[in-house]
Amino acid sequence: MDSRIHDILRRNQLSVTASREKILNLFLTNTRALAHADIEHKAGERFDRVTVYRTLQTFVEKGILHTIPTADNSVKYALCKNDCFEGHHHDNHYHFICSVCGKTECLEEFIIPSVKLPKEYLANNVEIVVNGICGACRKK
Amino acid sequence: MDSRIHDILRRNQLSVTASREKILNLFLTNTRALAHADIEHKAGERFDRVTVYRTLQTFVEKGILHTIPTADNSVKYALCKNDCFEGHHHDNHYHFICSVCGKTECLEEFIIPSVKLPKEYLANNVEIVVNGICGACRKK
DNA sequence: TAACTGTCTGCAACAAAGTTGCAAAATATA
DNA sequence: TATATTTTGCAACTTTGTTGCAGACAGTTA
Repeated sequence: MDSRIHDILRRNQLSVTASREKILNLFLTNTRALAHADIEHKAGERFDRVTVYRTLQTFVEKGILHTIPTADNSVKYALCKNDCFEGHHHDNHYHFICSVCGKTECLEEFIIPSVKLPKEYLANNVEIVVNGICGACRKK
Repeated sequence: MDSRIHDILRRNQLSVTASREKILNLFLTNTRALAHADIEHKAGERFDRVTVYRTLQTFVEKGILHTIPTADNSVKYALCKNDCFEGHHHDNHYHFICSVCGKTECLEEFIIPSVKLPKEYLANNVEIVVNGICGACRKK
C-alpha cells in the first residue's frame, strides 16, 4: 500500500489500521469525491457501516478530508490539500458537480471570489458548488 | 389567514387546503429559512410527516419555495421571489447561515459573482452558502 | 347546495441513513 | 512481549425519508 497513507495517518496521530488504510487509499486513487455509500459498497471491500461513519468523521476532524455540500443533500468527501490541519480547513476552492455523470470534483485551480455581505455581518466560510456539465460529458 | 396565501396557491393550480395554508403561512411570517423539522415540530401545530414532505416537495416544484443546501447536510427551505415559476428557479442570490443563532437567510440584495470553470465545462447553477456571524449576534 | 370528480391527507408499513454502548480485537508504546 | 490505549464490529436503536392506499376534502358543474 502507498507509503503516503501511513505518513498521513501518523502525522495526524492516528493509529494505522486496515480500514483506515483502505478508505484513505480510495481517496488517493480516485480524483473524484466520494459519498458514504460509495465507500461502503465499494466492490471487493466490505466495511462495517459504523466504521465508515467513524473513519470519515475522524478524517474530517483531522483535516484529512473535507465535505462538499450538494443540492440533493448528500454529503460527499474529498481529500484536503496538505495545508489543512486539525480543525482548520483552508479549502478556498470551489466544487463542481456534473449533472450527467455525477462526478464531483474540487476545482483547486480557482479561488473563491469575495462575496459582499450586509454591514456588521462577518463571513467565516464560503461554500460554492457549481452544477453543470463537465468537459467529458459535453463531448459525448 | 393572509389573503396572499390563497392567491399563491391558486396561481400555482394548487387546491387550497388547511395544511398548505398553514405551512405557507409559516414561511410568510418567518423571514428565516425553515427546515423540515422546524415545520413538523412547530408549536401549536401537528402536521403529518408525510404531508409535510409532500407539501414542501410540491412547493419547490411549483417554484414557491427553493432549497438551501447547508454544510451539515440538512436542507432548508425559503420563499422564492415572485419571478420564479414552475420548474424554473431564478434565485441568483446567495445564502447566509449564522453559526451563533442558526438563522438562515437569503441575501437577495447581492448577486452571485461569476465563477471561472475549466475549458469545455458548462455551468448550470451556482450555489453559494456563506457561514458566519450575523449583525445581531455580533452586537451581543 | 347536492352530486360528481379529481386531488390531497394521514395511516401503516417499509427502507435508508445515522447513532450509541460495549466487548473483543488490534495497535502503539515501553 | 506485556500493558495501556485505541479501534472495530455487532446489536439495538433513533431519525429521516418513501410508497401504497382508502377515506376525506376541495373545486366544479348543474
